[in-house]
Amino acid sequence: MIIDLNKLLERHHIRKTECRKEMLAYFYKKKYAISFPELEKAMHLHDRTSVFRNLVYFEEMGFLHKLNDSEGIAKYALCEEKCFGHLHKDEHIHFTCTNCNNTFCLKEKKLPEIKLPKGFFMESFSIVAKGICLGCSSKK
Amino acid sequence: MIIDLNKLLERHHIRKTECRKEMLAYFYKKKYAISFPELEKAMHLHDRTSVFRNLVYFEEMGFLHKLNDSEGIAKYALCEEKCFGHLHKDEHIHFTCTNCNNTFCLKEKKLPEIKLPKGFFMESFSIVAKGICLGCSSKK
DNA sequence: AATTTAATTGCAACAATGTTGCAATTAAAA
DNA sequence: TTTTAATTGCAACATTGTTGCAATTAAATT
Repeated sequence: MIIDLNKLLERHHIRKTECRKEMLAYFYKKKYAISFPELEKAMHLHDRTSVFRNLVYFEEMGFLHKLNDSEGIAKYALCEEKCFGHLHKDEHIHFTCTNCNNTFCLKEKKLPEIKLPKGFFMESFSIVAKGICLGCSSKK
Repeated sequence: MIIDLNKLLERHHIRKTECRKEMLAYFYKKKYAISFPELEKAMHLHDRTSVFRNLVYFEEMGFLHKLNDSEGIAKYALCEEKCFGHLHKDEHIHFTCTNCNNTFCLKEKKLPEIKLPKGFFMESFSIVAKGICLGCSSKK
């Protein structure tokens, strides 16, 4: 799958800076959710402040969603098509692999129904599982 | 419900220091999960390092379990009876209230069954919901 | 009750993560 | 090419989490 990052930025009227293009390219290349420290190291040519601000900006624009992996580490992952603006529709389980330490969005499965006790009113919820991922379990 | 903290510490052969007694008393008083910053401020007579080390220690001893609230903030909550050592059996939903910002353990409800795609093997999972809690919804 | 000893504390120092203000730079509109 | 508004990089800082170590203290031992 080849995605034209220039088009993506243009469509949303976002300035195509080197920093942003590099960041998005990194997200499209990796198949897992990226932590700030990892991205910071990968974007060595750019200041960590700019990288961080763009993460937040991309999240607001609906390109990325923020999540916490099973260890509570904040990570960002590419959103699904149906997300726009801050109206995220990333309704899937996140899965952290205890072997490779990567966190994946499991879009294949529907979320279960969650029931709360009387008096509690739910706006949203998240599920983070941990264990061994497909990549690690298929390696001998 | 009155819990004899001295007995609790004795039973586990843990030294009854002022710091630890204050910390546990705070946990028994509050009905929600406590963040490190909150506890640090409440334990103003003791050094933050000691408070933090005891949090980790209590977690290892099976008194407290660590969780991340819906905003990813690390919090600690009292464990259920059946937890001992690091073999935590806190199988319940956590709920963060967007009004009072507190996080509760919802022990009343069973956890749903979680299904993963082929190739993913689950060791554990957590569910964090957010919305309005019982306390806030019952106030007009 | 005094002594011993091993656990615990407080302090200092630090690492990692997240955030702000602002002047200089740059993308893209005019 | 010029203008201008967004973006960047820098410095500085706040918060959260962590380590080493000497001083202190709980409780076991005499």
